[in-house]
Amino acid sequence: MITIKEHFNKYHRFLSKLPLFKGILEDDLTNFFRSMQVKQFHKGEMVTFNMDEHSKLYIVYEGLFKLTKIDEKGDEIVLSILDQGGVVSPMHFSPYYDVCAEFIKNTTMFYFTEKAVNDFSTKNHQFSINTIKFLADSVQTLMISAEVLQLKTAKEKVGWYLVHAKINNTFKLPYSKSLIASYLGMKPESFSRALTELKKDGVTLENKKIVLENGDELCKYCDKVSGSNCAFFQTELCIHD
Amino acid sequence: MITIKEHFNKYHRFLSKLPLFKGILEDDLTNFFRSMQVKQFHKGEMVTFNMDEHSKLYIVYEGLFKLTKIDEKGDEIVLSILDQGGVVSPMHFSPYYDVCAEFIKNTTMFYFTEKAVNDFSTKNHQFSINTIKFLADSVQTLMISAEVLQLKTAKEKVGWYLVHAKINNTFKLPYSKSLIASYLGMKPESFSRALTELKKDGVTLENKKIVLENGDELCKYCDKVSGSNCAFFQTELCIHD
DNA sequence: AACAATAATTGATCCAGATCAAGAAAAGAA
DNA sequence: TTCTTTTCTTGATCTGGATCAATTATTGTT
Repeated sequence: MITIKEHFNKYHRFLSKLPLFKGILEDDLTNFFRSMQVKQFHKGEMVTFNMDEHSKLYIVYEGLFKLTKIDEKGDEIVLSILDQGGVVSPMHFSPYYDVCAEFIKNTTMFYFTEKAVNDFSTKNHQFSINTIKFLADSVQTLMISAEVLQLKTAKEKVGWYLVHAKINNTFKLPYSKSLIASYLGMKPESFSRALTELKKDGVTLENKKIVLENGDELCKYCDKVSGSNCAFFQTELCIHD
Repeated sequence: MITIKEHFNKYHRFLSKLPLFKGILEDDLTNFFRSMQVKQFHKGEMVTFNMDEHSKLYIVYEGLFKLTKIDEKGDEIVLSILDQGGVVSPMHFSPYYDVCAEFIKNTTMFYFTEKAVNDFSTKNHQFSINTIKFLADSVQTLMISAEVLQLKTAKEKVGWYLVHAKINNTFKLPYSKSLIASYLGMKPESFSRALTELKKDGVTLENKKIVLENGDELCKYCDKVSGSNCAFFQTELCIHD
């Protein structure tokens, strides 16, 4: 039997490793984490993050879901895919803005109320800095997404995603193909066809593992920001100068 | 002859009215504004906001330009259109991320160095709050853009932009049609054709002024966030409940 | 007022990716 | 294992907006 305290310690260790809480004193964190609440969501569930009820800051402890916008026709765009460590902060949005969370796996989230977050921010400047960093990263990610979604062809989109996965997830596709396709703003059929195109260039998927003939086949799809995490960044093997 | 001091006072008055500096004591602002620097850009100029030189916070005093990303093929996406009061903060981005600023009019910008901004943020919590608000608004705007650009048809995009202009700019198109077209991710030809479609529904443009037959022709294109600034928001005349 | 230069419109054609449909493969469940 | 359900692939067809090309408006300049 695991006690509540043991649970709390486990959660605490998990949270304190997140970028949002980096560089903050143990004691300050412990205090803030006391206000933490837990919520479970089930696979298949769809929740609207509107302001009335969700003016909070959410952190994913485990699970998987996508943040989407759905229009009248039923078409959807995927704003982001969130799993362990992911952060959503509806508290920062307009009271009239809402997004839809579609849960792909059973998901456990921690949340803090707007008041608790703002109070902590007032008392702890490092937390304000981390919040600014988190939001700035979101801005940058959204700008890069806009670029990828609007400017790239189907093949380039998939190539871009694969090189991403190669660099950050060690050659493994983290999600199902259809989920990635929807994230890239394309249909599963087009994703599949793009993969056959890439196969001709020496890029194969073997059970979600990316297999390359020479090793540099995906480099041309790499953007500099995610590229900066690559082992070969700015060496003679890298396309980025 | 206008003295430097008079200039500074004029600039100071302008800056202190911006949301970014709301709720901050006069004295604190005066002190921070001392570190302000001014830079002019010319119509037609193109500048890459890369980190090496532009790790700063920029504020538009007057002029007009667009922030874009351009790919190898020469295709571009417009990330945002900036005029008086607009803020760009390359200092918050990754050192490997760069955007291109294309100046449409001669433009005067103020800027603060990353260090000055961070120091001010440390000393003044309200400025941190305002920075968080600014970035959160950027996130939300980008999410709404993503939705509009990916989900809407050409006609809907133009309708959405017009209803925007109707609510915020009192029935006036703020920029040229081609600029708006590129912001909406479409070609001027498609923009023009979308306008002819809208004309059939009673929406006419007379020298950049939006003229409506009944008055509610654009309501169906309205999103709730910009809709909340409409005079009829949540009355029986509004589609939003 | 006359003349660029730039912006906007209109028509004809094209194409990448969506849609529709059917089957194959993989993942879960019993 | 077998059966069911979901995911993925492949082929045929369709379509909205892009592209190309030619005028026509508008704006700014001398």
